[in-house]
Amino acid sequence: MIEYEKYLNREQLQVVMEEGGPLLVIAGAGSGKTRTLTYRVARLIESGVKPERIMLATFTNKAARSMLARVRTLVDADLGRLCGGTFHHNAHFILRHNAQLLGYGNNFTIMDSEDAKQLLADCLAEVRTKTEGDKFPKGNVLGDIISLASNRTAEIADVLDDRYPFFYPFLEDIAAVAVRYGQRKKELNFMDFDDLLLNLKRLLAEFPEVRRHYAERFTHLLVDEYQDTNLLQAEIIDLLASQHRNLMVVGDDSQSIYSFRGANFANIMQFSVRYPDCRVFKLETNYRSTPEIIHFANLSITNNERQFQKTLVAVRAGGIKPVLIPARNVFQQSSFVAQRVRELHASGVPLNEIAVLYRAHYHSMEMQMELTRWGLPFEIRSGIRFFEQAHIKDVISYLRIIANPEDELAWKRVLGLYSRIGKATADKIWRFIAGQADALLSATGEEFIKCAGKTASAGLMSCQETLGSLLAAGGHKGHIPELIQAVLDSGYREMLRGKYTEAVSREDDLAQLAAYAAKFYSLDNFLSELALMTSMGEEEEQEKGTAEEEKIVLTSIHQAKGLEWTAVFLLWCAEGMLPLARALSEPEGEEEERRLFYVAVTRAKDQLYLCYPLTDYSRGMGNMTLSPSRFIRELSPPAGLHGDRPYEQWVVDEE
DNA sequence: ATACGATTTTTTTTT
DNA sequence: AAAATCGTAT
Repeated sequence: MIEYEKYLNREQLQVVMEEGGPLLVIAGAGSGKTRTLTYRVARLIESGVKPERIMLATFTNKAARSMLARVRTLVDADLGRLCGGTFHHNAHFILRHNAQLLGYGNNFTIMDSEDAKQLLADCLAEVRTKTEGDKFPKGNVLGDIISLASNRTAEIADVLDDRYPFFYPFLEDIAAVAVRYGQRKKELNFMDFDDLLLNLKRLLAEFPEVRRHYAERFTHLLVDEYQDTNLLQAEIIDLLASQHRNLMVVGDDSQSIYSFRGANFANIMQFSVRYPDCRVFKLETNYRSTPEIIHFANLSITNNERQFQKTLVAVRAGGIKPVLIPARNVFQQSSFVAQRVRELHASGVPLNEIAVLYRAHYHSMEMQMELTRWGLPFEIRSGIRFFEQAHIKDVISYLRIIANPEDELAWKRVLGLYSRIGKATADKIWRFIAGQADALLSATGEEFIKCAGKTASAGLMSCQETLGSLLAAGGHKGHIPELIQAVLDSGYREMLRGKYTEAVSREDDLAQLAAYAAKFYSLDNFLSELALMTSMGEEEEQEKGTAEEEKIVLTSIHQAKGLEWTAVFLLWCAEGMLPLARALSEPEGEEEERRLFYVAVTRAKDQLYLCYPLTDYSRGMGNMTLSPSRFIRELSPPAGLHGDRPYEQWVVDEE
């Protein structure tokens, strides 16, 4: 038996021990939210609930992995059938068994955002043949609009009205593209991220026997980061919980930072309206940060109107106040950070206990250069995801063809790699392939070489060669690392070297991919999981963490959620950058930006440095003067009162 | 008509 | 830094 009293405080213990029914837990930053959830899962299992009857929905794969790993250390049970993962992951799991009910094949392919953007662009070209007004939304914006409509279960017109009023005149065409996009996906047997949720909801809503089956199966549902769920996700959870009503949602309204993805603040604010019999708990004891940092954070968030009343209480001993550092320019900002990092390191703070946070990826450029110059090792956790890099997607596309020769998108990507084959030619070749009975077999024949005229034939020959060596390596049933090796050996390596200056590091990536892929049972299994993964599995990260030296972490604030470091540097705390100018134009934009600031601040355990450059040079605007972020200015006491500011200010020396 | 290189523009955040 | 657009050569 676990000695719960020993490891949990009173607030946490109550949540862990509470019987079923709807439960809402408002858990402040650093209040042991993850700990509480893990112990509750362990408690449920200990009191006889079978793991397969529990669903744990988390926001990231990493959160799910780490929670389940911790549960495993607490109870001795096989968690293999516990349904734990992101909403998308869990939806994927259920849809694999039921997709044919909705008119999909069970072997549907999941598109990542890159694939989706590509297909959307094709649809756009179909709908708008003549390019009149050039104000029409482009690929990713168009995708955002359509995606937002799905996630909010709203019409495109509503989304345009609310967020993109300037695109309203194009409503008809946008809707037409959306329809065409939907058709194409269906034809191709593809689902994008939104379809996973959308289709799961349809499945549960329209097929009572399916709903009954799953609602019966999951006697206990636990949802993490509830403040970041969207309407669609909330509806899915409600459907799944409809039978047993043992639903526990955990979240912190002050950390809701995903409204751009349709996250609906109202879900958590109105949970007690949807479930009038729910019991509400608050975790307000913060174990992470010094009282100075907590005071600063509390003070900041009170500027938001819409929130649950709560005040974090710090239990740690006092430390130093957060520090504001105005720097002359970007370069001084980054050299200050590097300098301070070195001092901290010298005084015994390990590098992996130091993080540099920022609002947008491109804010980290100068910092990366500076750290490189100082020889300080760092790791970037923002930017393009591993599996979305061009070279990874190229190789994956070959594998996709082998696994499913009807995969139009994969074919077109692969064909486009060869010289003298562009969009038009690839289209022609695809029509040839699609017309054949056996797509893969046809690609081995002579007709394949000739199907697009003379100019393309050299490229097609080497394509044929690569596909041939893939088949020789076992094809569909082959060992995945060998397949990847076969792609590299039959010409792709040369292609890489010709295309990129850093080809060697890209080859390393592919070697890493091969090592990772070795862990999967089958090619199909590997490929269908791929789109939902952002980084490699935890083992990989573990190995990295121990085998290599300690590293400073550079990350966007969004990705820092849930993590903590001894010292945190927050860059670009200036108007227009931390409340990001673009974000302020969104409805409720300022409050969301302030929550983002709150998340960043509460990542720090002991030391918090808020930096901003006084001047910035940008190509469009020339030299600009920046003022400190409103989130800092609003914390200053009225004029004349000094000494009571929740932060101190440093002046940086000239070099 | 197509492919490809040069030029210009544009960067929020993520499953 | 990457993508979209433009212009030129095939």
